[in-house]
Amino acid sequence: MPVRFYNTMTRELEDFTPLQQGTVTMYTCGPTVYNFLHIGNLRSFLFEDLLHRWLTYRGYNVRQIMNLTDIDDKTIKGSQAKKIPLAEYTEPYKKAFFDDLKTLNFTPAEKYPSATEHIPEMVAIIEKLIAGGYAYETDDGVYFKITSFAPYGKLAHLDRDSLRAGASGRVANDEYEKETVSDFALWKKWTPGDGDVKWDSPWGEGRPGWHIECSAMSMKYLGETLDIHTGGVDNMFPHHENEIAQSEAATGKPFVRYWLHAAHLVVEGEKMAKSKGNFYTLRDLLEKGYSPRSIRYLLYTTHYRKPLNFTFDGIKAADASLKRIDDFLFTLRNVKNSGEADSALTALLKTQTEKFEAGIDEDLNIAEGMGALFELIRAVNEKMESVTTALAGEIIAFFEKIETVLGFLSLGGPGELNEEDMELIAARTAAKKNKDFARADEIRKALLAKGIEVRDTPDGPVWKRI
RNA sequence: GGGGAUGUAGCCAAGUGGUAAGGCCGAGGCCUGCAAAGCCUUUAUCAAGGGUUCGAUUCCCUUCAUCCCCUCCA
Repeated sequence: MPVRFYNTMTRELEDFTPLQQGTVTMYTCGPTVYNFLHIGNLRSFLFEDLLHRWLTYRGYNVRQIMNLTDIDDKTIKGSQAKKIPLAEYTEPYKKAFFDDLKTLNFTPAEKYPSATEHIPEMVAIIEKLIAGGYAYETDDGVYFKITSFAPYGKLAHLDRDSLRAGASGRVANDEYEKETVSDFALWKKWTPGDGDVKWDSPWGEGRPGWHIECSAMSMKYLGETLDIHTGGVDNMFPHHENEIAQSEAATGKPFVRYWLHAAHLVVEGEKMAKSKGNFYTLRDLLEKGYSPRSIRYLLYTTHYRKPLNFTFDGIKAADASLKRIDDFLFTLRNVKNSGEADSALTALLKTQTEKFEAGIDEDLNIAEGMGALFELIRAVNEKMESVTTALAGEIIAFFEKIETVLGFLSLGGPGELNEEDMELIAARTAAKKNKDFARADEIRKALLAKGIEVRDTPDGPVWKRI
Protein backbone atom coordinates (compact mmCIF):
# COMPACT_ATOMS: atom_id res chain seq x y z
CA MET A 1 0.00 0.00 0.00
CA PRO A 2 1.44 3.33 -0.99
CA VAL A 3 1.29 6.35 1.22
CA ARG A 4 -1.48 8.68 0.08
CA PHE A 5 -1.95 12.36 0.72
CA TYR A 6 -4.70 14.83 0.08
CA ASN A 7 -3.16 17.35 -2.25
CA THR A 8 -4.67 20.80 -1.82
CA MET A 9 -3.74 21.62 -5.39
CA THR A 10 -5.86 18.86 -6.92
CA ARG A 11 -8.25 18.46 -3.97
CA GLU A 12 -7.80 14.73 -4.25
CA LEU A 13 -6.07 11.89 -2.49
CA GLU A 14 -2.97 10.97 -4.43
CA ASP A 15 -0.40 8.22 -4.17
CA PHE A 16 2.81 9.71 -2.94
CA THR A 17 6.06 9.21 -4.81
CA PRO A 18 9.00 11.53 -4.32
CA LEU A 19 10.83 13.08 -7.20
CA GLN A 20 14.05 11.44 -6.17
CA GLN A 21 13.65 7.86 -5.11
CA GLY A 22 14.10 7.32 -1.42
CA THR A 23 14.37 10.98 -0.48
CA VAL A 24 11.58 13.40 0.32
CA THR A 25 12.07 17.15 0.21
CA MET A 26 9.68 18.90 2.52
CA TYR A 27 9.30 22.56 3.31
CA THR A 28 7.17 23.70 6.20
CA CYS A 29 6.22 27.27 6.93
CA GLY A 30 7.57 27.94 10.38
CA PRO A 31 6.75 30.47 13.06
CA THR A 32 6.92 34.22 12.99
CA VAL A 33 9.12 34.80 15.97
CA TYR A 34 7.27 37.59 17.72
CA ASN A 35 5.60 35.51 20.40
CA PHE A 36 5.61 32.06 22.02
CA LEU A 37 4.01 29.18 20.18
CA HIS A 38 0.31 28.80 20.86
CA ILE A 39 -1.63 25.57 20.62
CA GLY A 40 -2.82 26.43 17.13
CA ASN A 41 0.76 26.68 15.94
CA LEU A 42 1.49 23.44 17.67
CA ARG A 43 -1.36 21.68 15.97
CA SER A 44 0.07 22.59 12.57
CA PHE A 45 3.62 21.80 13.51
CA LEU A 46 2.61 18.48 15.04
CA PHE A 47 0.87 17.51 11.83
CA GLU A 48 4.16 18.19 10.08
CA ASP A 49 5.98 16.18 12.69
CA LEU A 50 3.67 13.24 12.02
CA LEU A 51 4.24 13.65 8.31
CA HIS A 52 7.99 13.69 8.81
CA ARG A 53 7.95 10.72 11.16
CA TRP A 54 5.63 8.68 9.02
CA LEU A 55 7.68 9.14 5.87
CA THR A 56 10.74 8.17 7.86
CA TYR A 57 8.91 5.11 9.18
CA ARG A 58 8.13 4.22 5.59
CA GLY A 59 11.80 4.24 4.75
CA TYR A 60 12.26 7.65 3.20
CA ASN A 61 15.12 9.94 3.94
CA VAL A 62 13.21 13.09 4.87
CA ARG A 63 14.84 16.41 4.22
CA GLN A 64 12.69 18.91 6.08
CA ILE A 65 13.34 22.62 6.13
CA MET A 66 11.36 24.88 8.43
CA ASN A 67 11.87 28.60 8.17
CA LEU A 68 11.78 31.21 10.89
CA THR A 69 10.10 34.44 9.86
CA ASP A 70 12.06 37.03 11.74
CA ILE A 71 11.32 40.00 9.52
CA ASP A 72 7.77 41.19 9.06
CA ASP A 73 5.44 43.88 10.36
CA LYS A 74 4.95 42.17 13.70
CA THR A 75 8.57 41.60 14.52
CA ILE A 76 9.46 45.13 13.47
CA LYS A 77 6.64 46.57 15.53
CA GLY A 78 7.65 44.47 18.51
CA SER A 79 11.26 45.47 18.38
CA GLN A 80 10.36 49.12 18.07
CA ALA A 81 7.97 48.94 21.00
CA LYS A 82 10.82 47.60 23.08
CA LYS A 83 13.30 49.97 21.47
CA ILE A 84 15.76 47.19 20.73
CA PRO A 85 17.28 45.92 17.47
CA LEU A 86 15.21 43.44 15.51
CA ALA A 87 17.63 40.56 16.05
CA GLU A 88 17.69 41.17 19.76
CA TYR A 89 13.92 41.15 19.82
CA THR A 90 13.47 37.91 17.90
CA GLU A 91 16.30 35.98 19.51
CA PRO A 92 14.44 34.97 22.71
CA TYR A 93 11.46 33.82 20.67
CA LYS A 94 13.66 31.74 18.45
CA LYS A 95 15.17 30.12 21.47
CA ALA A 96 11.73 29.59 23.01
CA PHE A 97 10.58 28.00 19.78
CA PHE A 98 13.34 25.42 19.91
CA ASP A 99 12.68 24.81 23.58
CA ASP A 100 9.02 24.18 22.80
CA LEU A 101 9.88 21.77 20.01
CA LYS A 102 12.06 19.87 22.41
CA THR A 103 9.40 19.88 25.11
CA LEU A 104 6.89 18.31 22.77
CA ASN A 105 9.40 15.81 21.43
CA PHE A 106 9.50 17.00 17.83
CA THR A 107 11.74 15.30 15.34
CA PRO A 108 14.19 18.00 14.30
CA ALA A 109 14.09 19.35 10.77
CA GLU A 110 17.28 19.37 8.78
CA LYS A 111 17.58 23.13 9.10
CA TYR A 112 15.69 26.14 10.45
CA PRO A 113 16.85 29.03 8.29
CA SER A 114 15.98 32.60 9.22
CA ALA A 115 14.67 35.06 6.67
CA THR A 116 17.12 37.74 7.71
CA GLU A 117 20.01 35.49 6.75
CA HIS A 118 18.79 35.01 3.20
CA ILE A 119 18.26 38.50 1.87
CA PRO A 120 20.72 38.09 -1.05
CA GLU A 121 18.91 34.96 -2.22
CA MET A 122 15.62 36.83 -2.14
CA VAL A 123 17.06 39.77 -4.02
CA ALA A 124 18.35 37.43 -6.70
CA ILE A 125 14.89 36.00 -7.29
CA ILE A 126 13.32 39.44 -7.39
CA GLU A 127 15.84 40.55 -10.01
CA LYS A 128 14.99 37.52 -12.05
CA LEU A 129 11.29 38.32 -11.81
CA ILE A 130 11.80 41.90 -12.91
CA ALA A 131 13.96 40.76 -15.81
CA GLY A 132 11.27 38.30 -16.83
CA GLY A 133 8.55 40.94 -16.77
CA TYR A 134 6.79 39.46 -13.76
CA ALA A 135 7.54 42.28 -11.38
CA TYR A 136 7.76 46.05 -11.42
CA GLU A 137 9.24 48.74 -9.26
CA THR A 138 7.29 51.64 -7.80
CA ASP A 139 8.15 54.47 -5.49
CA ASP A 140 7.60 52.33 -2.44
CA GLY A 141 8.69 48.88 -3.50
CA VAL A 142 8.78 46.04 -5.98
CA TYR A 143 5.59 44.17 -6.72
CA PHE A 144 4.69 40.92 -8.37
CA LYS A 145 2.29 41.50 -11.22
CA ILE A 146 -0.25 38.76 -10.87
CA THR A 147 -1.73 39.32 -14.30
CA SER A 148 1.62 38.17 -15.68
CA PHE A 149 1.19 34.74 -14.18
CA ALA A 150 -1.81 33.09 -15.74
CA PRO A 151 -2.27 30.21 -13.29
CA TYR A 152 -2.50 32.64 -10.37
CA GLY A 153 -5.17 31.37 -8.00
CA LYS A 154 -4.81 27.71 -8.89
CA LEU A 155 -4.01 26.57 -5.38
CA ALA A 156 -6.63 28.48 -3.46
CA HIS A 157 -9.11 28.18 -6.34
CA LEU A 158 -9.61 31.87 -6.31
CA ASP A 159 -10.64 33.80 -9.34
CA ARG A 160 -8.28 36.71 -9.81
CA ASP A 161 -11.03 39.06 -10.83
CA SER A 162 -13.18 38.33 -7.82
CA LEU A 163 -10.57 39.06 -5.21
CA ARG A 164 -11.95 41.77 -3.02
CA ALA A 165 -9.33 43.99 -1.59
CA GLY A 166 -9.67 44.35 2.11
CA ALA A 167 -12.58 41.92 2.33
CA SER A 168 -11.11 40.39 5.42
CA GLY A 169 -11.06 43.78 7.07
CA ARG A 170 -7.53 43.18 8.16
CA VAL A 171 -5.59 45.34 5.82
CA ALA A 172 -6.06 48.79 4.45
CA ASN A 173 -6.68 48.87 0.69
CA ASP A 174 -4.63 51.81 -0.27
CA GLU A 175 -1.58 51.26 1.80
CA TYR A 176 0.75 50.71 -1.10
CA GLU A 177 1.17 51.96 -4.63
CA LYS A 178 0.32 48.94 -6.70
CA GLU A 179 -1.04 48.59 -10.20
CA THR A 180 -3.60 46.07 -9.09
CA VAL A 181 -4.79 45.59 -5.55
CA SER A 182 -3.94 41.90 -5.72
CA ASP A 183 -0.32 42.48 -6.66
CA PHE A 184 1.87 41.64 -3.73
CA ALA A 185 5.10 43.07 -2.42
CA LEU A 186 8.38 41.38 -3.17
CA TRP A 187 10.41 44.22 -1.73
CA LYS A 188 9.39 47.14 0.46
CA LYS A 189 11.45 50.26 0.32
CA TRP A 190 12.60 51.70 3.58
CA THR A 191 10.37 54.17 5.37
CA PRO A 192 11.12 56.00 8.63
CA GLY A 193 8.73 53.62 10.34
CA ASP A 194 11.16 50.77 9.67
CA GLY A 195 13.83 52.34 11.85
CA ASP A 196 17.10 50.45 11.62
CA VAL A 197 15.55 47.52 9.84
CA LYS A 198 16.90 47.70 6.32
CA TRP A 199 19.08 45.97 3.78
CA ASP A 200 20.74 47.18 0.61
CA SER A 201 19.22 46.18 -2.68
CA PRO A 202 19.20 47.27 -6.31
CA TRP A 203 16.09 49.26 -5.39
CA GLY A 204 17.67 51.06 -2.51
CA GLU A 205 17.43 50.23 1.15
CA GLY A 206 14.46 48.27 2.30
CA ARG A 207 13.24 44.86 3.35
CA PRO A 208 11.77 41.83 1.64
CA GLY A 209 8.08 41.08 1.39
CA TRP A 210 6.77 38.15 3.35
CA HIS A 211 6.29 35.51 0.70
CA ILE A 212 9.65 35.71 -1.00
CA GLU A 213 11.54 34.26 1.94
CA CYS A 214 9.95 30.85 1.54
CA SER A 215 10.69 30.71 -2.16
CA ALA A 216 14.29 31.68 -1.58
CA MET A 217 14.98 29.36 1.29
CA SER A 218 13.15 26.34 -0.06
CA MET A 219 14.97 26.58 -3.37
CA LYS A 220 18.31 27.15 -1.73
CA TYR A 221 18.11 24.10 0.47
CA LEU A 222 15.80 21.75 -1.38
CA GLY A 223 15.92 22.67 -5.04
CA GLU A 224 13.53 24.37 -7.42
CA THR A 225 10.87 21.68 -7.20
CA LEU A 226 9.85 20.39 -3.78
CA ASP A 227 8.03 17.19 -3.04
CA ILE A 228 5.94 18.52 -0.18
CA HIS A 229 5.06 21.95 1.11
CA THR A 230 2.92 22.32 4.20
CA GLY A 231 1.32 24.93 6.39
CA GLY A 232 -1.88 25.94 8.07
CA VAL A 233 -4.97 26.40 5.90
CA ASP A 234 -4.74 30.13 6.40
CA ASN A 235 -1.48 30.07 4.46
CA MET A 236 -3.11 28.74 1.33
CA PHE A 237 -3.99 32.20 0.32
CA PRO A 238 -2.25 34.46 -0.14
CA HIS A 239 1.02 33.09 1.10
CA HIS A 240 1.31 29.82 -0.76
CA GLU A 241 -0.45 31.11 -3.83
CA ASN A 242 2.11 33.88 -4.00
CA GLU A 243 4.98 31.50 -3.40
CA ILE A 244 3.85 29.49 -6.38
CA ALA A 245 3.56 32.55 -8.57
CA GLN A 246 6.96 33.99 -7.77
CA SER A 247 8.76 30.65 -7.72
CA GLU A 248 7.35 29.26 -10.92
CA ALA A 249 7.69 32.58 -12.70
CA ALA A 250 11.33 32.70 -11.66
CA THR A 251 12.30 29.13 -12.50
CA GLY A 252 9.78 28.04 -15.09
CA LYS A 253 9.47 24.79 -13.16
CA PRO A 254 6.73 23.37 -10.94
CA PHE A 255 7.36 24.62 -7.43
CA VAL A 256 5.67 21.98 -5.30
CA ARG A 257 4.32 18.52 -6.07
CA TYR A 258 2.14 17.94 -3.01
CA TRP A 259 0.55 20.69 -0.97
CA LEU A 260 -0.70 19.67 2.46
CA HIS A 261 -2.59 21.99 4.78
CA ALA A 262 -3.62 21.54 8.39
CA ALA A 263 -7.00 22.70 9.63
CA HIS A 264 -7.21 25.10 12.54
CA LEU A 265 -8.35 24.25 15.99
CA VAL A 266 -11.01 25.78 18.16
CA VAL A 267 -10.96 25.98 21.94
CA GLU A 268 -13.97 24.64 23.81
CA GLY A 269 -15.88 24.98 20.55
CA GLU A 270 -14.95 28.61 20.03
CA LYS A 271 -12.45 30.38 17.91
CA MET A 272 -9.24 30.91 19.79
CA ALA A 273 -8.60 34.58 20.29
CA LYS A 274 -6.76 36.71 22.78
CA SER A 275 -9.86 38.81 23.24
CA LYS A 276 -11.86 35.76 24.28
CA GLY A 277 -9.35 34.74 26.87
CA ASN A 278 -9.03 31.28 25.37
CA PHE A 279 -5.67 31.86 23.76
CA TYR A 280 -3.06 29.46 25.11
CA THR A 281 0.62 29.08 24.52
CA LEU A 282 2.37 25.84 25.32
CA ARG A 283 3.87 27.61 28.29
CA ASP A 284 0.42 28.53 29.60
CA LEU A 285 -0.63 24.90 29.54
CA LEU A 286 2.52 23.65 31.23
CA GLU A 287 2.00 26.25 33.95
CA LYS A 288 -1.46 24.87 34.49
CA GLY A 289 0.16 21.53 35.16
CA TYR A 290 -0.66 19.64 32.00
CA SER A 291 2.03 17.32 30.76
CA PRO A 292 3.73 17.71 27.39
CA ARG A 293 2.86 14.15 26.43
CA SER A 294 -0.84 14.69 27.10
CA ILE A 295 -0.79 17.86 25.03
CA ARG A 296 1.09 16.09 22.28
CA TYR A 297 -1.33 13.18 22.35
CA LEU A 298 -4.38 15.41 22.18
CA LEU A 299 -3.13 17.57 19.33
CA TYR A 300 -1.50 14.73 17.46
CA THR A 301 -4.23 12.13 17.28
CA THR A 302 -6.93 14.02 15.48
CA HIS A 303 -6.84 13.92 11.71
CA TYR A 304 -4.97 16.99 10.51
CA ARG A 305 -7.56 18.16 7.99
CA LYS A 306 -10.34 18.23 10.51
CA PRO A 307 -10.96 21.14 12.84
CA LEU A 308 -9.82 20.05 16.27
CA ASN A 309 -11.77 20.99 19.34
CA PHE A 310 -9.23 21.63 22.05
CA THR A 311 -10.73 21.26 25.51
CA PHE A 312 -9.34 20.84 28.98
CA ASP A 313 -11.47 17.75 29.41
CA GLY A 314 -9.72 16.57 26.29
CA ILE A 315 -6.29 16.91 27.87
CA LYS A 316 -7.49 14.95 30.87
CA ALA A 317 -8.90 12.27 28.60
CA ALA A 318 -5.60 12.19 26.72
CA ASP A 319 -3.82 11.73 30.01
CA ALA A 320 -6.09 8.82 30.91
CA SER A 321 -5.58 7.23 27.50
CA LEU A 322 -1.83 7.46 27.90
CA LYS A 323 -2.09 5.87 31.30
CA ARG A 324 -3.91 2.95 29.75
CA ILE A 325 -1.06 2.44 27.32
CA ASP A 326 1.52 2.91 30.06
CA ASP A 327 -0.17 0.32 32.26
CA PHE A 328 -0.43 -2.08 29.37
CA LEU A 329 3.29 -1.86 28.69
CA PHE A 330 3.99 -2.10 32.39
CA THR A 331 2.03 -5.30 32.64
CA LEU A 332 3.81 -6.74 29.61
CA ARG A 333 7.18 -6.03 31.13
CA ASN A 334 6.22 -8.05 34.15
CA VAL A 335 5.09 -11.12 32.24
CA LYS A 336 6.76 -14.25 33.59
CA ASN A 337 5.13 -16.94 31.46
CA SER A 338 7.77 -18.75 29.46
CA GLY A 339 5.46 -21.28 27.79
CA GLU A 340 4.20 -21.60 24.24
CA ALA A 341 3.00 -18.44 22.55
CA ASP A 342 -0.70 -18.05 21.87
CA SER A 343 -0.86 -18.22 18.10
CA ALA A 344 -4.07 -16.21 17.94
CA LEU A 345 -2.40 -13.32 19.73
CA THR A 346 0.66 -13.56 17.53
CA ALA A 347 -1.60 -13.34 14.50
CA LEU A 348 -3.49 -10.45 16.03
CA LEU A 349 -0.30 -8.49 16.57
CA LYS A 350 0.33 -8.82 12.86
CA THR A 351 -3.14 -7.78 11.75
CA GLN A 352 -3.24 -4.81 14.11
CA THR A 353 0.19 -3.71 12.96
CA GLU A 354 -1.08 -3.75 9.41
CA LYS A 355 -4.22 -1.89 10.39
CA PHE A 356 -2.19 0.73 12.21
CA GLU A 357 0.04 1.24 9.21
CA ALA A 358 -2.77 1.21 6.68
CA GLY A 359 -4.58 3.88 8.67
CA ILE A 360 -1.68 6.28 8.67
CA ASP A 361 -0.76 5.49 5.09
CA GLU A 362 -4.14 6.89 4.16
CA ASP A 363 -3.49 10.59 4.44
CA LEU A 364 -2.06 10.29 7.94
CA ASN A 365 -5.24 8.98 9.51
CA ILE A 366 -3.70 8.51 12.89
CA ALA A 367 -7.03 8.24 14.68
CA GLU A 368 -7.63 5.02 12.81
CA GLY A 369 -4.14 3.86 13.70
CA MET A 370 -4.75 4.55 17.36
CA GLY A 371 -7.99 2.61 17.16
CA ALA A 372 -6.05 -0.39 15.92
CA LEU A 373 -3.61 0.05 18.76
CA PHE A 374 -6.29 0.08 21.42
CA GLU A 375 -7.97 -2.94 19.91
CA LEU A 376 -4.69 -4.76 20.27
CA ILE A 377 -4.33 -3.60 23.84
CA ARG A 378 -7.78 -4.81 24.77
CA ALA A 379 -7.33 -8.21 23.12
CA VAL A 380 -3.98 -8.79 24.76
CA ASN A 381 -5.19 -7.63 28.16
CA GLU A 382 -8.04 -10.05 27.85
CA LYS A 383 -5.66 -12.98 27.49
CA MET A 384 -2.80 -11.61 29.49
CA GLU A 385 -2.41 -14.82 31.47
CA SER A 386 -1.52 -16.68 28.30
CA VAL A 387 0.96 -14.07 27.07
CA THR A 388 4.47 -15.44 27.08
CA THR A 389 7.63 -13.47 27.71
CA ALA A 390 8.51 -13.95 24.05
CA LEU A 391 5.21 -12.51 22.83
CA ALA A 392 5.39 -9.73 25.39
CA GLY A 393 8.79 -8.89 23.98
CA GLU A 394 7.41 -8.80 20.47
CA ILE A 395 4.58 -6.51 21.46
CA ILE A 396 6.93 -4.21 23.32
CA ALA A 397 9.19 -4.16 20.27
CA PHE A 398 6.19 -3.15 18.18
CA PHE A 399 5.44 -0.28 20.52
CA GLU A 400 9.06 0.77 20.43
CA LYS A 401 8.88 0.82 16.67
CA ILE A 402 5.74 2.92 16.48
CA GLU A 403 7.06 5.26 19.14
CA THR A 404 9.25 6.59 16.34
CA VAL A 405 5.97 7.79 14.87
CA LEU A 406 3.96 8.65 17.96
CA GLY A 407 6.52 10.30 20.18
CA PHE A 408 4.36 10.23 23.30
CA LEU A 409 4.79 6.74 24.69
CA SER A 410 6.67 6.01 27.86
CA LEU A 411 9.02 3.18 27.06
CA GLY A 412 11.67 3.57 29.69
CA GLY A 413 11.95 0.67 32.08
CA PRO A 414 10.99 1.16 35.71
CA GLY A 415 14.58 1.79 36.75
CA GLU A 416 16.09 0.43 39.93
CA LEU A 417 14.75 0.28 43.42
CA ASN A 418 17.04 1.06 46.30
CA GLU A 419 17.71 -1.56 48.94
CA GLU A 420 15.52 0.05 51.55
CA ASP A 421 12.51 0.07 49.25
CA MET A 422 13.16 -3.48 48.15
CA GLU A 423 13.18 -4.51 51.79
CA LEU A 424 9.91 -2.66 52.34
CA ILE A 425 8.28 -4.60 49.53
CA ALA A 426 9.61 -7.84 50.95
CA ALA A 427 8.34 -6.87 54.40
CA ARG A 428 4.93 -6.16 52.93
CA THR A 429 4.85 -9.52 51.21
CA ALA A 430 5.71 -11.15 54.54
CA ALA A 431 3.02 -9.17 56.34
CA LYS A 432 0.47 -10.25 53.75
CA LYS A 433 1.48 -13.85 54.23
CA ASN A 434 0.83 -13.45 57.94
CA LYS A 435 -2.52 -11.83 57.18
CA ASP A 436 -1.28 -8.64 58.77
CA PHE A 437 -3.08 -6.52 56.22
CA ALA A 438 -2.91 -3.38 58.28
CA ARG A 439 0.87 -3.54 58.20
CA ALA A 440 0.86 -4.42 54.49
CA ASP A 441 -1.32 -1.44 53.65
CA GLU A 442 0.79 0.80 55.82
CA ILE A 443 3.90 -0.16 53.88
CA ARG A 444 2.17 0.31 50.57
CA LYS A 445 1.10 3.75 51.64
CA ALA A 446 4.63 4.61 52.68
CA LEU A 447 5.97 3.49 49.30
CA LEU A 448 3.29 5.42 47.50
CA ALA A 449 4.42 8.53 49.31
CA LYS A 450 7.82 7.94 47.72
CA GLY A 451 6.21 7.66 44.30
CA ILE A 452 6.28 3.89 44.16
CA GLU A 453 3.07 2.04 43.49
CA VAL A 454 2.88 -1.61 44.45
CA ARG A 455 0.48 -3.92 42.70
CA ASP A 456 -0.24 -7.50 43.62
CA THR A 457 -0.30 -10.07 40.84
CA PRO A 458 -0.54 -13.86 40.83
CA ASP A 459 3.22 -13.90 40.37
CA GLY A 460 3.82 -11.72 43.38
CA PRO A 461 4.05 -7.96 43.83
CA VAL A 462 5.23 -5.65 41.08
CA TRP A 463 6.01 -1.98 41.40
CA LYS A 464 6.10 1.08 39.23
CA ARG A 465 7.05 4.66 39.68
CA ILE A 466 4.23 7.11 39.33
C1' G B 1 -20.84 39.26 -1.58
C1' G B 2 -17.33 35.08 -3.30
C1' G B 3 -14.44 30.55 -2.20
C1' G B 4 -13.48 26.28 1.16
C1' A B 5 -14.29 22.99 5.33
C1' U B 6 -16.79 20.76 9.41
C1' G B 7 -21.45 19.01 12.08
C1' U B 8 -21.36 11.08 14.38
C1' A B 9 -23.21 8.89 21.82
C1' G B 10 -22.08 13.15 28.23
C1' C B 11 -16.98 14.59 26.00
C1' C B 12 -13.06 13.52 22.16
C1' A B 13 -13.04 10.93 17.58
C1' A B 14 -12.72 6.97 13.11
C1' G B 15 -15.61 4.88 9.25
C1' U B 16 -18.96 2.81 5.47
C1' G B 17 -24.28 2.54 -0.28
C1' G B 18 -26.63 -2.54 3.34
C1' U B 19 -28.53 -0.45 10.01
C1' A B 20 -21.71 2.81 13.20
C1' A B 21 -14.04 1.66 15.19
C1' G B 22 -11.48 3.43 19.26
C1' G B 23 -10.41 6.55 23.69
C1' C B 24 -12.25 9.29 28.11
C1' C B 25 -16.14 9.78 31.65
C1' G B 26 -20.63 7.42 34.16
C1' A B 27 -23.45 2.98 35.93
C1' G B 28 -23.62 -2.35 37.11
C1' G B 29 -20.81 -6.87 37.53
C1' C B 30 -16.27 -10.22 37.78
C1' C B 31 -11.41 -10.58 39.90
C1' U B 32 -8.80 -8.86 44.60
C1' G B 33 -7.78 -9.44 52.03
C1' C B 34 -8.06 -4.29 50.32
C1' A B 35 -6.29 -1.63 46.31
C1' A B 36 -4.30 -0.98 41.50
C1' A B 37 -4.45 -3.02 36.81
C1' G B 38 -7.57 -5.86 33.83
C1' C B 39 -12.03 -8.13 31.87
C1' C B 40 -17.50 -8.25 30.97
C1' U B 41 -22.22 -5.62 30.44
C1' U B 42 -24.49 -0.87 29.43
C1' U B 43 -25.19 4.48 26.43
C1' A B 44 -25.98 6.90 19.06
C1' U B 45 -30.36 5.74 14.21
C1' C B 46 -24.77 9.63 12.35
C1' A B 47 -27.31 18.67 12.52
C1' A B 48 -32.49 19.35 10.06
C1' G B 49 -35.66 18.76 5.69
C1' G B 50 -36.12 16.93 0.83
C1' G B 51 -34.29 13.79 -3.43
C1' U B 52 -31.74 9.46 -5.97
C1' U B 53 -31.71 4.10 -4.62
C1' C B 54 -34.37 -2.27 -3.23
C1' G B 55 -31.69 0.18 0.72
C1' A B 56 -28.09 6.38 2.83
C1' U B 57 -25.17 8.19 8.25
C1' U B 58 -22.32 7.38 3.67
C1' C B 59 -24.39 10.31 -3.17
C1' C B 60 -27.31 15.00 -4.71
C1' C B 61 -30.14 19.56 -3.27
C1' U B 62 -31.85 23.05 0.42
C1' U B 63 -31.68 25.01 5.34
C1' C B 64 -29.26 25.82 10.05
C1' A B 65 -24.76 26.10 13.06
C1' U B 66 -19.51 26.56 13.61
C1' C B 67 -14.63 27.37 11.60
C1' C B 68 -11.06 29.05 7.69
C1' C B 69 -9.72 32.22 3.41
C1' C B 70 -10.69 36.69 0.09
C1' U B 71 -2.76 40.36 0.93
C1' C B 72 1.19 39.35 5.35
C1' C B 73 -3.27 35.00 11.28
C1' A B 74 -0.90 27.94 12.18
